[in-house]
Amino acid sequence: MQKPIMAVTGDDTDKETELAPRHMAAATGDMPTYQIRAPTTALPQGVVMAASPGSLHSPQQLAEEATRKRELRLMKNREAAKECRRRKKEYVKCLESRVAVLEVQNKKLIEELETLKDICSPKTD
DNA sequence: CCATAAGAGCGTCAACGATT
DNA sequence: AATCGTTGACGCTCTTATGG
Repeated sequence: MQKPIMAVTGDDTDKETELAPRHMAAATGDMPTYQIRAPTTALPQGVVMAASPGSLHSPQQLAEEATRKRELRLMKNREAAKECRRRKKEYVKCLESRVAVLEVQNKKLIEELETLKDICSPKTD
């Protein structure tokens, strides 16, 4: 199959949401899913719904219907893949910022511990 | 410059779980 | 059982960084 040549369109849109991967959750055990329902699944412009299957008869019509179904499915999957990748990037970003916060927190706790040790340790001279 | 390695994004396929 | 949405994997193109 010939792959279409496509233009790269750096169209990253940033939205802040809390998310975790659905399948990855199995690996990590305790993370919530990052799956979020898209509010609508509106079809892009130019997509026309087919006539009801009952009205198709000839092999020609059946072939056209099959082609149309395949193209529709490819188009939907294309959009789904984009959305999936967007969510995954968002999820990774969330994790990274959480790591940053926890590292700061950890550092503070270590410092506090050292301070308390100094206070509590018996003086030797 | 030019070659090329690395990284990012994309489209497609396949597999899976959920829904009808 | 059929259909649908989601996502990992793969192969591809394009961009960017880097060494000669």
